This record gives sequence, C-alpha cells and structure tokens, in this order.
Amino acid sequence: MTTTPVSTRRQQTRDRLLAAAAELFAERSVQAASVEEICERAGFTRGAFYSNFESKDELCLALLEARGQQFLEGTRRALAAIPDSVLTEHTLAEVIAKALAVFDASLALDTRWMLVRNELRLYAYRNPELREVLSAAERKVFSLAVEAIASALQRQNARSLIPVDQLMVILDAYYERSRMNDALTGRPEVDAEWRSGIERILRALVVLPEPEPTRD
Amino acid sequence: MTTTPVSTRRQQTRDRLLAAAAELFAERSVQAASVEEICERAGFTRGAFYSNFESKDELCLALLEARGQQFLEGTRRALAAIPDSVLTEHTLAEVIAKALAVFDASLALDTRWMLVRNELRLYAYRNPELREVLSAAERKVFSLAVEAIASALQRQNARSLIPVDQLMVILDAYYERSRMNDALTGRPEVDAEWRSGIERILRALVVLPEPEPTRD
DNA sequence: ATCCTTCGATACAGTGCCGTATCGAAGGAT
DNA sequence: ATCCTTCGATACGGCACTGTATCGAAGGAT
Repeated sequence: MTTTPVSTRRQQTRDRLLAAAAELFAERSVQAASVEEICERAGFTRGAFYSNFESKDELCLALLEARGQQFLEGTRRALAAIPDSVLTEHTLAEVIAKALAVFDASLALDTRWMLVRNELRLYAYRNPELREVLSAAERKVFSLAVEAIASALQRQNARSLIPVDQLMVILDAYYERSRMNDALTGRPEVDAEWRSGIERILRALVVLPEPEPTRD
Repeated sequence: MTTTPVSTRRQQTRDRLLAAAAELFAERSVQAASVEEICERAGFTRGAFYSNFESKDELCLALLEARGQQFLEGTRRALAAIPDSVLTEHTLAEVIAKALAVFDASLALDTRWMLVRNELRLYAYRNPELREVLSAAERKVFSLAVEAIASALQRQNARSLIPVDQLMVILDAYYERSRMNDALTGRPEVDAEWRSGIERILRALVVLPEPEPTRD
C-alpha cells in the first residue's frame, strides 16, 4: 500500500501536478485552487488527478512530504557547503552573513514557498491527518536547524542570550512575517529587507562569552 | 454613500453577521466559510446578508475596520491602565510582566483572533482593496504599540538592542507563531507558553544603559 | 391606530466543481 | 510486431453555493 511501485511516467505526472498545485496554492490559496484548475495548469484533466491522488487533501500530504525531503536535503547541503574554516577563522558577523547567503541560495526561501507554507499551516489546522504530517516535517527541519546553530555557536565559543530553539522560532517567524509584509506592500523580492533584519537579531542575541568563564 | 445612517436593528444584524463570520473564519477559514453558513450561524438567511453587504469581501472589510477600532481602543485603554508609578518604581522585569498581563486582559489576544488575522492576511494578499485596508489598520496599531514601547523604555532609562519597530515585529511574529504552534499541537490555551517566551525575548533585548553615557 | 418605509425571508435560475464509471491509447515485455 | 497492462481522457449525474428578484412583516412617525 505504502510501497506502490511507481512507473517513470506516473512519477512525472505526479510531479507536474504537485508543481502546479504549489503554484496555484500560492496564487489563489489552497482552498480556492480547484482540482480542475490544478490539472489544467499541469496540462492534464481531472482523470489524471484522481488516478494519482484520492483527493486534494492527499495531494497536500504528498506535497508536504516532497518538500520536506527537499528541505532536509537542502539544509544538509547548505551546512556541508560551509567550510569549517569559516566557523573558526572569521568574526561572528561574517559567519552570520555567510550562513545566510548559503542558506538563501540552497533552500527554496522564496516568497512562493513562504505563502504555500502559510497556507498549508492554516489548512492543516483543520485537517488532523495533514496536521500530523506537517508537524512532523516541520519538527525535523527545525531540529536540524537548531543543531546546526548550536554547533556553530559552540565552535565560535559564542552563546545565545535565549535558548537556541527559541532563537530559531524567532528567526523563522521573523523571516516569514517580513516576507509577508513585503508581499502585502508589494515590495519587490530583490529588496530582501529580511536579510539585514535577521543579521541585526543575531548580532543582538548572540554574544561572545565573558572573559572569566562561568563554567562550574 | 459612506455615511449611510444606520438604524439600530440594522446595526444589530450587521454585528451578528460579523461575529458569526469571525467565528467561522477561525473555524473553517475565510474561503471555506460560505455566505450561507455565516447567515445560518447568525440566525439569518442570505436575504439579510445581501441586504447588508455586497459580498463576502465587503464583509471582510467591515470586519477589519470594526476590529481595527476595537484594537486601537483596547490598546489605548491598556496603556492608560498602567499607572505611571509602575514605569518608574519597579524593575524592568516587573514592568514587562505587568505590561503583558494588562495587554493580554485588555486586548482580544485569543487564539481565535490570531487565526482570523492570519486568514485575513492571506486573503487580503489576493485582494487589492482589502489589502489596503488591512495594511492601514495594522500600521495604525503597530505605530501605537511602537510609541508605547519607546516611551516606556525612555521612562525606564532603558534601551533596546535593536530598533524598537523591529522589536515590535519580532514580538508580534513570535506571539503569533507560538500561538499557532500551540493550536497545531493541540496545546490548551491556558498554558500560554508564548507569555514566558516573550518575557525572555524582552529580557535579552532590552538593557539598562551603560554606566558611562555614550551620548555624543 | 394607520401608513409607509425599512429590512429580512423566500423562491428561482444559473454556475462551477466534484467524484465516478467507462473507454481508448500509450508503452513495456516477449 | 503483438499483447497486455497501465494510465489519463471523456462523459455523466449530482450537489452546494451564488446572486437576484420578489414578497411580506416589523416598526417608527404622526
């Protein structure tokens, strides 16, 4: 059941449907995007849809799982792409800037996904099954990111003024809100005000330890 | 046109429709809540609806305006309810706790409105007219809050490590995200984890000035 | 009490979307 | 090349909701 062998053709149509759905979810919202519209955008009819998914809900599930994987891989790649030397040889500010640049390039940190994520979060709130999957996916990415921050701090011999997981929540929430504000006011994506905002937060909340170590 | 004189009866049905709409927007989302459902919840038929509003969009507009007013008044009342003595005679931590308590009690900081606000934000993103009104309303509340924080800091002779308006964005975004996470994981409203989270943020980002004044 | 206006209920036609059942055509295996 | 399976297109019945047009009743003014 869970391990249905999928042919290449089938996988391609699934992918196209998922891509079209993501686009339309961002453009018109999860609920407003009709199955018909999704199929049309993907170049299929509803026959293809119902042959691949049981319902729009199930497509959301698949979308979430696919994206979750992409995110995890993207994060890992992004982390691996930061050479060790950066963490030890540069100033905190430089590390922060570098990390932001790498993450931005490697993950799909675009406005579209910000919108879809927001949409799905609200949609999942009303759908127990989807809610489980979403929570699980976000938890995974979240804990990976927290680990990354924590280990980076350790290497720099720096510490955060607040618990690292809360710091992560703040960064995520701030990023999303900034992007949303930009989207609402029609600010072009290239302006990227969120980037400097996050740098400012990190500079304020991450500090080098006191001269005298308080250890024990 | 804008100054249509409204009878008492009419105003009551409008209010009931708005209240029902807010409920359903939170329960089932703006888009999923049909006009029919809203009317049913309010105890009317669609005749009443279309006699009062041109469309669901216009109802959203009205809802936003009504809530905007309530929020502004609530904020002003909350601010006025904080006696001057608190700002001068207590520690920073006490002021923060006190302020949070007052705001929480005075404003409609409930999960329902958090959801509706989220919903409307996304809905407004696709609706130019609504977007204008939403942006304007949020701007008003926002600047009032920023002023309040700024003046409180000044009285305490404290300063923020980051610009106050960014601090406000963080607080708001963090609050909303925490509430949303709680809602998604089914955490009961009384736990109110967001409260201690915000206190932690403020304690980290708001500091008393250095002994030697750096002025000029 | 009566009249007139306001306001909400009812009835109707129209639309878009859903999910299924059926059919025809790719496309892989031999 | 042929067969057979997989997969997507087509066609159909049905439903929920929309917006309008009409009607009747509540309620204020005199």
